[in-house]
Order: sequence, then structure tokens, then C-alpha cells
Amino acid sequence: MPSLTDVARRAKVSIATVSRVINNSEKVVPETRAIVQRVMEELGYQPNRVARRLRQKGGRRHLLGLILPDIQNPFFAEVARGVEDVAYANQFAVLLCNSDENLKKEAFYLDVMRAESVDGVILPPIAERDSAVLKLAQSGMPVVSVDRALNSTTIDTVEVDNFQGAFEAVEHLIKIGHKRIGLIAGRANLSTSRDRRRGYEEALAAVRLPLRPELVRVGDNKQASGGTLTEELLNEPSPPTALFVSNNLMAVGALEAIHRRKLKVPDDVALIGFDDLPWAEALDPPLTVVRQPAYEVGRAAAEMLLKRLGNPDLPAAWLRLRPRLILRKSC
Amino acid sequence: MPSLTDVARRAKVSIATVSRVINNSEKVVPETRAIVQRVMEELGYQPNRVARRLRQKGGRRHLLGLILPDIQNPFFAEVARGVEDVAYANQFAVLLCNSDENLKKEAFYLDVMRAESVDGVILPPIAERDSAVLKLAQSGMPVVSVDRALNSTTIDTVEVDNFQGAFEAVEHLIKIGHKRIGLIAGRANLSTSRDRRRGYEEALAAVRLPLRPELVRVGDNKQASGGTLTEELLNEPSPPTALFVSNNLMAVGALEAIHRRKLKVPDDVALIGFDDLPWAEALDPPLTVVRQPAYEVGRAAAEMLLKRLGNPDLPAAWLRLRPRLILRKSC
DNA sequence: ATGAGGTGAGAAATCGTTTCCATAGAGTCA
DNA sequence: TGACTCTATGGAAACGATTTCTCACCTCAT
Repeated sequence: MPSLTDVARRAKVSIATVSRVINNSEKVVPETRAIVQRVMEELGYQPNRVARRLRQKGGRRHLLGLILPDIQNPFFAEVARGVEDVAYANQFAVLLCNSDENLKKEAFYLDVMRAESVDGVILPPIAERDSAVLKLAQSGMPVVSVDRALNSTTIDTVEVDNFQGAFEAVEHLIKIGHKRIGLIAGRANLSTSRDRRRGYEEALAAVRLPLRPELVRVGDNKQASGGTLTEELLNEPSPPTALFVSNNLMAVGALEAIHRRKLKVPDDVALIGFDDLPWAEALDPPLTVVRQPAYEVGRAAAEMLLKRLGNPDLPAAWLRLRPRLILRKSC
Repeated sequence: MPSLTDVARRAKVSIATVSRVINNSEKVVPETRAIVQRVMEELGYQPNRVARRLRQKGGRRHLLGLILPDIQNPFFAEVARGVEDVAYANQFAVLLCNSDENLKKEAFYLDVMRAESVDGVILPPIAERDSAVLKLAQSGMPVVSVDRALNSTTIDTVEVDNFQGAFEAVEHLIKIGHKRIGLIAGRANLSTSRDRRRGYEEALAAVRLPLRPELVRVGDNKQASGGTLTEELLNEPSPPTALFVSNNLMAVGALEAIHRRKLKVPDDVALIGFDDLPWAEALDPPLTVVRQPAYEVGRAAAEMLLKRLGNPDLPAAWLRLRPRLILRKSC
């Protein structure tokens, strides 16, 4: 693999000149430039990003980190696409890692990010007060928190109005006549779970429906827990007639559990999930969901990060996108 | 961010000694080691991977590249998890990119990989004779081809027995009485598409059923094309009574199209897809599929790559995993 | 007491860039 | 013509590690 030095030697100029040609910074006389470019062509030279990054402390490394809690969750996959498309358009590569909702794994990857000296990091923090992330941000690394909020006002954030989305969903269930509405809430410590739960509670309160703790369960955002918790709820002495499930995977789990009980959706139990699924239409029945603009979330986060790289002194930005209730057949 | 030099100065030793402590290579007297370690602790020192990579030409960079055609396809997401878990267990970070089935994008990312000097690259090649990938491999970069085969015998490959899977699926359709079986094939230029198609053809031939070209359509592996092609097939003068769909996303599209026509699965049209889906059970009806061991594929690929890093002179390995027909309700 | 041998640690080279500073040569102007 | 400014280019330092070479010092045997 040829290096700058090889090119310089072959073109009979100094490495400084070659570097100038590459970065077409300062002036290089057209003839010299032509020669150098020809030699680069001949040798198939390509600058070594590692060396470049080492030297260039202030500059763009054209690399950004994305740490996702679960790449198998279609919501995050869609966020990733949003990030990735913006990155690619700006010739950034994305270093994508999976934290598995595991703080230790996240810490490992944050270290990797720091050590790889990426330009910035985008992530849905695993907990609201995630000290590893806060520390990284304080050390000067640009960080954008997506989907979930961090307990800090100085960090760029892109989130969805979870309260509003949940409120509308439960409001809809009430409007079509449900009085006993169960909630399968998301993992604790997540701003999203809290906000969605609050939406559920206030939608009930708004029409003076009692909040029944026995109809509320807390899951871990995975498909399996959606199933077992739904079974628990259906086993209650007087089970709910409708279910609001705080995340997409758990909603699928809930649907499966209901099928196992040979119950009909929506006649026996109505169901609304949070987060759309590309295959929601093909489910039995097509699932009513609160759709988050996941792609937009990713796109906005990446753009926010790039903007911050351009101007590090910008005040922290906070973007809240609107979710949308998509009515299908499950309620 | 403290550097080796800072640690050395603070510990009153040379940078060489600090380096030796870090890599606990050669001998360092315990006392010195203790001092250095204490200082590293105090300063929160962490070696800079960029600098390390620059120098260390032969050594492990603990970074591997994964280029996926579509991260939103659950099959690839599962592969990614397999890769990622092995990587994490060996303290490797994964540089994950999305080629979007786009050769130009893939080429860009391959350049990034080379420039980032990753240890090796894992990818499902976008085409069978993918010159960019072959060139990279020839330049000495370890490459593992997953899921899809490359037109080369010198590249490590992990694939699934697509022929066998398709054969069994179509054989099953025949066994339950279908005679007019449609095929929605995958994108051309893919070894997987070719093998699955061959499985379809030979399963028909095995029982002397005619191969009807009008019942075969070629899609692009995306959900939308599954839908439109299914509609085309259903519009045929004498439409198929069963459909074998060569990929998971297209199968979902097919299911939706069938629903749009108010037809019943499996009574009006039976359906088998290739690739399982985490939510296949919740579909209407639960989808019969040929399940590929996606996680295993990723795991095996990562292990193969790590093994090659340990011993570059190993002959090329070729692993073919068995898929499994999972009978649900769609046929 | 002296030389051999072993061991721990420092000095310096190196990786491939960027960038600051120096300089040669050309051009400009009085 | 000499002083002065440009400007294109070269030289060399720096980035932060690894690694080779070298050396000082200690031990032990002769």
C-alpha cells in the first residue's frame, strides 16, 4: 500500500507538496499538481485515514459513532438508516455498535469511540443518568442523545413526544368505549417509558377513570416479556379489555400471547402498540400503533451532530418530533 | 486526554517502559510496573488506538468491518448480532455499514475499511463477481463472505444451503397437493437467488411437474416488490395456488398483497418464505418459512475471521449451514 | 579483580500524515 | 540595481504509540 512518501519520491517533490495536492489547500502550481495527481493515479494511492486522524487533532475524521441498544429492533434499525444516510451524504463512515441495553457493554463501546477518536457519538442512552455518557460529553466529545433523553440540559437531543403519543393512544381506546385498559410499560430508567406511562395515566385521569395498579406491568422492552406480562394481565380476576403496550417488540409478544389464549383481537382484547413495524399491516390483525418518525429521528440527530462539528460553541439543541396514531384493525 | 508521554513524565520513567507495562510484554520490575499502573489509574489513561494502529502494522487492531446490504432486514440484523457478540467477546469493535445493495456505496465503504485499516471485513457481497471485494481481498485484507458466495475459491465463506432449503420448501408444497407453484425469486447476480431458484426448479422436476415461466417473477428483495410481483402472479389467467418467495421481506409484501385481494392464506394461496422473522408467529396466518440460522452464520463468520487473523496462511474455509423448514399455518 | 552474561530501562527510529517555518527565485518598484 | 514582497516548494517537527538498539548495572564464575 503506497504512502505519501512513495508518491513524493516518485513525483520528485516533497511530501508537503503531495499533502497540499491532496487537501487542495494552499497554492500548488498546476503543472506540479498534475504530475502529483498522475503519480497518485498510477500508484493507486489512497491517504491513510489512521495517520491522518492521528495528526489532525482539530479536523474532521469523517467517522461517527452510533451505539444502539438493540439492532434487531426495527425502530432502531430505522434510526440507524437515517443516521447512515446523512453520514454517507457527507462522506462520513459510521461505527455502529450494539449495547444490548447493557451498561457495561455501552461503557466498553464508549471507550472504543474515544480511543478511535470519532468525531462524535449518537446514542439512545441506556439510562437517564448515564454517567459514562455524561463523562464522555464533558470531556468534549460531541454527543447527541436520540430517542431517549439524558438527565442533562447541555446535550443535544432528538426525541419524540412520547407523552403526547401515549395520551392519544389511550384517549382513542377510551373513546371507543374501553374502561379497563392495561398498560405494559417499558424498561424503568428510560425517559421514554416514563413519558409514555404518564401519557397513559393522564389520559385516564382526563376522563376520571381510575388508575388500577393491577392493570399495569413493567417489561424489559423485549418480545418475550410482552408475552408473559400479557398472560399475567389476562389472568387477573377481571382482565383488561384493551392493552396499551409501550414498545413494538413487546406488542408483538402481546399479540402472540393473546393468540395462544385463543382470544380475538380486537373483540376480546384491543391492542395498541408504540412504534410502527414495517410488517404491522400483515399481522393478525393489522396492528394499530403510535408511529414514531424513526428515520427522521436518525436523520435529525446526524444533522445536529454535523452542525455541532461545524460549530462547537452552539448552545445545546433539543428537538421533539411528533408521533402519529395509525389506526389499523387491532382496536 | 492524557498520553503515554504524560504518564511517563508523571511516573518518572521513559515512554518505552510505560508501553511495556501496557502490553505487558517483556520484563518490567514489579515496583516500576506498580508505579506506572498507579499513575495510569490516576490520570485515567487509555491508550490511543489510532496511534497504536498506525505503528503496529502486523498486530491486531481490534477492529473489524461489517458491510450489510440492508440493516433493516431482520435476517441481516441477526447476522450482525452474531458477528457482534463474537467480536465483543474478543474485545473487537465492529465498524458496521450499510451498502443498500448499491455497488458504489459498497465501494466507498470498502475504501473506508482499507483506510481505517481494519483487521478484516465481513460482508455479503452485492454481486457474485464483485470486483471491489475481490481486489480488496487480493491486496491482503482478510475477507469473509457471508450468506452469499463470491465467484472465487480463495475467500473464506459462510453460507446456507439455499438449494436444499428451497428444494424442501417446494417439495412440501407439492406433497400437500399443489401443482401450480409460483416463484418470486431474489435479485439477480446473487448466489442465494440462483441456488434457491435451482431448488425450486429441481423440486418440480423431481416429480415431473412442468416449469412454467409465467409463474416466475424476479424481485429486488424488498417488501414492495414482493407485493407488486404477487399481484402480477395473481393476475395471471390461471394463477398459482401456492407461492414460494425467496426472501423474508418479499414474503411479507406477498402476504399483504394477498390480503388486499381478500384472498385467504393458505386456502386460496399457500405461502412459504425464505428466512424466518421474529414475528412470523404473529402474522396472519403464521408464516411457514425456511429458517436460516442467521445468528450462527454471523458467529461462524466472525470466528472464521478471527482464526484467519491468528494464522493468515490457512487455506480458505467454506462452511455451509443447514436451513430448516418451519411449518406454520400458511400452507 | 576482571570479564561474561543477563536484565531492566532509556534513547531513538518509525508509522503516514499535517503544518509551521524557511528559502529560493521571480517579480515589482523606486 | 538593490531592496522588498510574493509565492511555490522543501525541510522538519509533531501526533502517540510500538519496537529495536543500546547501555548501565548487577551477579557470578574464573
